[in-house]
Amino acid sequence: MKRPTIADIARQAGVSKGAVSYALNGQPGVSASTRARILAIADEIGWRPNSAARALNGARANTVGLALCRPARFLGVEPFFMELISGIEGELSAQSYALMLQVVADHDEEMAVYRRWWGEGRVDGAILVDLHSDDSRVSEMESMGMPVVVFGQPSGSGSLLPVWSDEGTAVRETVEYLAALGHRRIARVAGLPRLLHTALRDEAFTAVCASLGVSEAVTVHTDYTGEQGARATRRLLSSPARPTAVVYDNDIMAVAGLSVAQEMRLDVPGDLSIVAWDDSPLSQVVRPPLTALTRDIPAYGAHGARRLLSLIAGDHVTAYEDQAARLTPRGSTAPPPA
Amino acid sequence: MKRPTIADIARQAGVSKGAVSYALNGQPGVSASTRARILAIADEIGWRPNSAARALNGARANTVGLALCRPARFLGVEPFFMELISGIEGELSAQSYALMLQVVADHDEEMAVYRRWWGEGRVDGAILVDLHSDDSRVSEMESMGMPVVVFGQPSGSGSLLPVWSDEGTAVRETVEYLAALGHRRIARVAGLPRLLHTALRDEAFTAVCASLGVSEAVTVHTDYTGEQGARATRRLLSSPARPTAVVYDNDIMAVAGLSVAQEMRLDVPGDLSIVAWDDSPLSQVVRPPLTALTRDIPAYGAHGARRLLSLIAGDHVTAYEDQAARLTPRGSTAPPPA
DNA sequence: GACAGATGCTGAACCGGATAAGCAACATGC
DNA sequence: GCATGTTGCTTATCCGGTTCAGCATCTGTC
Repeated sequence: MKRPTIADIARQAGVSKGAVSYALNGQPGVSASTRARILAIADEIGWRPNSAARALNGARANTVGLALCRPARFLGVEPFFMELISGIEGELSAQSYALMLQVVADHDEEMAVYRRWWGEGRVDGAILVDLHSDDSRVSEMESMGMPVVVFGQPSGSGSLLPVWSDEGTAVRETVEYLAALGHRRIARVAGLPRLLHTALRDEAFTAVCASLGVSEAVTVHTDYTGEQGARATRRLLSSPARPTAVVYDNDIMAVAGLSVAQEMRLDVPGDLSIVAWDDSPLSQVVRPPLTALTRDIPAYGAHGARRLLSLIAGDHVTAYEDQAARLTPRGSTAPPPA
Repeated sequence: MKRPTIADIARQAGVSKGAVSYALNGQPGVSASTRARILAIADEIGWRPNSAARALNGARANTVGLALCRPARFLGVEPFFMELISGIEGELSAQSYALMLQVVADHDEEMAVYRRWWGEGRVDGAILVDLHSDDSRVSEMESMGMPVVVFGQPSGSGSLLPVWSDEGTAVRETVEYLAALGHRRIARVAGLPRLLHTALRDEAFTAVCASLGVSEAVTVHTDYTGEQGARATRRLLSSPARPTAVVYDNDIMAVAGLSVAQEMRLDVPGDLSIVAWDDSPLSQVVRPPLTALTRDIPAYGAHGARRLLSLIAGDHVTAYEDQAARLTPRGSTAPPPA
């Protein structure tokens, strides 16, 4: 009851293992009739190539690795990651690549996992996400010599291949829209400050607000949870000159902020405008539906995966800049109260 | 610049490949001093076992497979899956197992993926989720002879190892609570009717309502999206004898339902009580916070993973029934209007 | 001092494929 | 008719580990 091997096929077909190998791989060296006979036998006995034996001959592992450094409780909350993974996956499986996934606790563990996978020949490449400012992982990955695609800004990705979208453009579009509505006191409930994209958004936000005459532009940092989003909102709305618009770095915080506003008897959008960053279905099921920064995350993931596969194939690959997030106005934004 | 192999270590240590293998695997057959010398050299040159070479000798692949049959847009919405995967992952990586993930379009593709993984020796076992009533995958998996854990009711898992929790208990606790509050018209906005656990909940709901004198117990089926949850709620609340309480099969629909109620100027919980099934952070950030059926999903996943690893190890493994979901009352439930 | 048994190592086979080299049988060119 | 090339196959080796049989060498026993 063992798995059939090419030796079994060879015996049945009355030829050598070598001939079987040629036949099964579409290589020249066997006649058409022999090839057909071998293929028929292989099909009949349900032969599959043993991936370990293939890999031993220097072939690819046909697998890419993704070590996610996120605690379980944050993972489930953010649709972003599932959408990204699902996009990556779609592209990978189209090219018969599998995804090896591991959830890790910190960057050290993440690097240990990649080092092991690469050292053991389990993966042909890897995907890096959530770049920090001054991220030590980049140089470590560079020294490993493994093909890597980074979902993050080129400024932080060193010699690794970046796949990113421009945060500045999205920030600008949002602030310009709010300023045009008349808002002059805008707050931002941002994510973790050590994340590179947070820093970039922070910077862009401050700059754009200054250039547009938005007199008060506050940024509050959180850990992306609804809880901290609610607390930040409560504090912002309790200040003497409270903001008339708040931009949130993800949608769960935006929903939490919306609830806080309602709890404080503020009308959204009459008294307060709200913008959510990632546009998941969540933004659309609350009342009012949230104005959000929309992106095609699965497509973003697919682009990154395609780049990685080219990199693994040894092609010359260029960095990829995805479309910036675009503002989708819904019911949560309006001119500020008179 | 090749990877170091045990042959390299053997050469440097002046011993044979066999001795090196014994030393590195903690097997008897080498002296303590030789073992130490070999380990030191291995460490120094950064040797890692080539997983393909190991696998070729009949060793395990140290990987389990999970093919998820869900469209991308549903995947991101439900925190359930990310939490489950994260729990599975935690247990797997604790035992140095990796998770091979693939998102597929339908059951046929799912089976093809498992067949390939198993045939190629890439995985040692698999995880089946989202059982349908009369699910053809079960018998297919049985015939493959691969170790499989099913997250789903024993009634549907055939000879595969089930890991499940009792839906009936959770339904009963919920309905009893609502009935005790005085509700006599209760609706359920359920998930896909072809899913086994939906059918079980449906059945339990009808039975419990009948036994408790809940005169009107309606069940509406949806596809789990907020959109359909909202539509179902709108229809329910527009009926002449509208329900005074609605139980939703997931939290995104519950949030959508809450918004619809507010949109229709109904007070929650004054006019309408709402219960959400899966308790993600989302339930707690909306106003009022949602009464929800709470479970430790990551722990559930971890239990399943542990069972699968035992199964792979050839141990005698018994089915596992997890704790039923427990009702966590919050602000969205109250007695019905007088 | 002869023999049994444990210890520590070597050499070789093996896992399941890929692949280079070798070799008949036959076709082609001049 | 002989060199030359092509086709279709076999044989042997390799990948990087594991594992088993074999063989000195040392230790202990009576």
